[in-house]
Amino acid sequence: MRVLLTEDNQELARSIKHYFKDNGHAIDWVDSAEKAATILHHDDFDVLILDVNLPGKSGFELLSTLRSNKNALPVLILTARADIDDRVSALDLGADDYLVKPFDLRELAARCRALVRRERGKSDNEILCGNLAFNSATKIVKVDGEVIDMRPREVQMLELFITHLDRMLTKDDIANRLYNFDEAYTPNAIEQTLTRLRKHLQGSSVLIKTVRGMGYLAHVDD
Amino acid sequence: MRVLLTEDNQELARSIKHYFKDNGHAIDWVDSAEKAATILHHDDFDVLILDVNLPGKSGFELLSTLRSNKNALPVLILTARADIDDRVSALDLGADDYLVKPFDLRELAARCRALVRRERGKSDNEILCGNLAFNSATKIVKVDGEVIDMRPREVQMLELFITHLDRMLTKDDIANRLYNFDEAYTPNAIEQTLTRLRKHLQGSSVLIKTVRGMGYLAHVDD
DNA sequence: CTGACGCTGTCAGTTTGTTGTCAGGTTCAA
DNA sequence: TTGAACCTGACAACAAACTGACAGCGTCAG
Repeated sequence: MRVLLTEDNQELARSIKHYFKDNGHAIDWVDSAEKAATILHHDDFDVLILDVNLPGKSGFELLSTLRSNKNALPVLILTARADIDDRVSALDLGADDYLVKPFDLRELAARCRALVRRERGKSDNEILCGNLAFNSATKIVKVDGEVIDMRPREVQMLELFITHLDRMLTKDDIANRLYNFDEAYTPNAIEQTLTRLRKHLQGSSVLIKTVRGMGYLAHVDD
Repeated sequence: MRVLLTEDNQELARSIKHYFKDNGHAIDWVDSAEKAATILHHDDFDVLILDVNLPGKSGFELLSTLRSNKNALPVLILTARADIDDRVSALDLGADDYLVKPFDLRELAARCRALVRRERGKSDNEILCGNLAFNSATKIVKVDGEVIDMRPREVQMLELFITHLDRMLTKDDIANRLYNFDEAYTPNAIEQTLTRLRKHLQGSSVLIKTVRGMGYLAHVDD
């Protein structure tokens, strides 16, 4: 795990640094948002631990710059206040986690590990179909980077199609994946879900074709 | 992903079931090897999660029965012991993966996904006739790699011809294959379907010749 | 507990697509 | 040349699929 710590309190910074090093992680420390921004430019980290109250630019400012540059680096915010306001703005700005001082070093490390794990899972689980991205872990669907809001049923169906591109799926195939055998359904339920799914897929490069009398077939069409 | 879970520990089973459902998979649960065997007879699953210690027949017994019946269903074994012996026997009996309790649900799901992904690469029931490829599982027809869009009737007829290359087929042979005996048809229906099929086969190396007064004959002509 | 809301399946009416029939043309063998 | 067998364009019937409206159910906040 490679960590960048941005913290102006020397004492706190030193103990965090020690703790992470002792636990076999690589940790670099800077004491301002500006320095952090510079280092992030030419180095890759797994996670950024970011204090809010910094001399000069605040942690929030750095975070919002990162996110507007589409930088998806996991960020864990440290703050002295347990303010709801702070928490909300942190998460709104795209922080991945949040810790209030004082905290236990073990907890900080655990949360970092969780973020890294989550992040790794993400990249593993992202399936790309033209301009559509589907994350099988988070179930988030994006078209041209825009999140598409879908119902669970629609997502299930989309996942099935995406993992079976260019393969015929009969209604029965679909039903078997969407329903357990103790659940009743009519063919129409599938059609209805499909209608809703197709509506959401307008503008994406995933196309679900009907093969009348046989089933459905999804393919990517750039 | 369609999963069959065989696990006699109710609590564990319930949490696995929930986790998979929440993640958009269809999961069915049975609590004995016998029940699992029955269900596997008339239903298709993508993966079987199988506990070793079960009341009655053990998971190992079920696994070995499956494999001796040439059932290639991906199987993931769950066991309480980290014994080398257990591990070896599981893999020897044809398990595809192995997980020691207690485990993280996310890991279980990830391993199942991996198994399913691996399995999908395999299935290849493709029949090649010159530049024409027919997949008997998906019923997809390709000529020079291009998918040819056909109606079910035409596909049925093509399949019949392809599996009887260079063999005479009378109209009756064809009719018997395309229609159930309670369905009426006129010879002309077959001719019509044949016309449509031939249109689709233009450019392919499969040729259906008419043998006047007798029937039809398909052959590959490169 | 209650009301509001959101998800998802059902219903019903409409649209769309497939496939057999018909009718007229073409081919072929005697 | 003739007639039977075959081919094929047009059409219609029927079934499959689509979709808007609605209702049941579960969930959540107050």
